[in-house]
Amino acid sequence: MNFSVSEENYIKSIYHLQVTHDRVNTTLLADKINTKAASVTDMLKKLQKKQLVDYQPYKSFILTDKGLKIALTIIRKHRLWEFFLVSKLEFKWDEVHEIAEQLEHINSAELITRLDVFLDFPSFDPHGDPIPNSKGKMAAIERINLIELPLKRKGIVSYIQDQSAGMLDLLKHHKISIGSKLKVTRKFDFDGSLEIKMDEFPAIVLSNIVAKNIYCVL
Amino acid sequence: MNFSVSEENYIKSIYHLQVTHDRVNTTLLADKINTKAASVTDMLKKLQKKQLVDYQPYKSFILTDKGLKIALTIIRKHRLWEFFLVSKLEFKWDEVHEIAEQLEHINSAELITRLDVFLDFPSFDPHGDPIPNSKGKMAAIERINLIELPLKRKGIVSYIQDQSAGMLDLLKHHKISIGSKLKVTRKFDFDGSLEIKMDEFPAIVLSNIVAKNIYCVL
DNA sequence: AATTATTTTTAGGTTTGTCTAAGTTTATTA
DNA sequence: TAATAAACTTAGACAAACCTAAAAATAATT
Repeated sequence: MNFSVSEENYIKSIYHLQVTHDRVNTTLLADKINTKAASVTDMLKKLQKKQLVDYQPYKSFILTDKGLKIALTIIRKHRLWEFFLVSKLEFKWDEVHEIAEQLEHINSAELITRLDVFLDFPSFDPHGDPIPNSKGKMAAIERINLIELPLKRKGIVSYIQDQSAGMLDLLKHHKISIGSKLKVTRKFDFDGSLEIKMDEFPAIVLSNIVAKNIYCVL
Repeated sequence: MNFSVSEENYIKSIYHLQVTHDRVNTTLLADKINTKAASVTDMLKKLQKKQLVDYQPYKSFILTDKGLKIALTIIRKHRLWEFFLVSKLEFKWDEVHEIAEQLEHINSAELITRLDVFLDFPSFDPHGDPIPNSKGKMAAIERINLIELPLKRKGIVSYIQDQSAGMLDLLKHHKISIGSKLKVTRKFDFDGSLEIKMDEFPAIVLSNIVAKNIYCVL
């Protein structure tokens, strides 16, 4: 079965919502994909008919197993392409999302199989998100919030939760990016801010809200 | 300006027709893209309004300079992606067209610039067609029909005109592909067939119609 | 030149995916 | 629990891209 770009975007968005929220409803999805509730209803009926989503009018909804499988292949494509763009074409990790949004809809299983081989079966994309394998399985990862990183313990930045322009700008200014090695040198209880130290750079202070959006692996 | 996939396919097809035919008309184009004359008319009006095509009802039509420029960027994308698929992902040259048909519509100038660098600025795609550079210029190439290749002169297969399944099947059987080195060992006037010899293979005879579809560089 | 055939356009309809406005259903709160 | 608010669906419209059938224009033939 083949799906339109619209259908694929809905499926993908439902997936992203249902793993972060415990109930996905019409307005939530409408907001996520910048459309109107009425359009969501239209599409839900269509996806329901194709048995991709469990949906009853006025109730929250969820992907079926079939829908889930498709969501994971789309996410696999998106993240493999992101890895390609960064590792081969030398894009920065925060420049690739838009392009990958287009590439994820290219329809060819063989292409993705070969791309995976070419990239040597990467497990994580440049944002630190796990790449589903050809069966839809993703590597688990122990990520710890910067707030919880013990003092003086070295961590490697592996994920940024809030990827808004403002946050990325701030990180850029501090020369923090995915892969940065750092340790927390002080914690200020008063406002929850942290002082961190990266090799070759002077120590800097991050506000609590910024620190909360940074995740590390040990 | 951005164009829909449909618009781009029309522009590209008009280009391919106008370089091989001296007048492009509605039915010719309709045949080429497997649609109906009425649909072509609809699209011509649309492209006319956007000043991409010179068109008057009941007359043949042609791309404007603006339309030509766009055609060349699409063809550039198509051929660069084909080169990528063959040189990096190890597809065969006759397996990449469909995928490139999709990839050519990915919209990102930066992506193509970087892809070009990554591939080291290739001049020809795996089918032997020249890749337009970022300004739309293509390398000229002296290609000689196999029929005209002098006896015992070594040629390198660089282009197959008829890329139908039947032709490709025949070439595969004879182990002939783009890049094959061969020489003509005999010409039979009676039916125009040729005997050719490739290193490590016994001599084979190609019918006139097959030979006419094979082009070589010296 | 008149007729016939071909090509092209117009008219009107379909599908996909979107929208606004209005009506229903569900949830909240006084 | 009755009234109000929020969420959701339905109804009806619109644009893009396609279609078929019929009309109009052009080309080919007798």
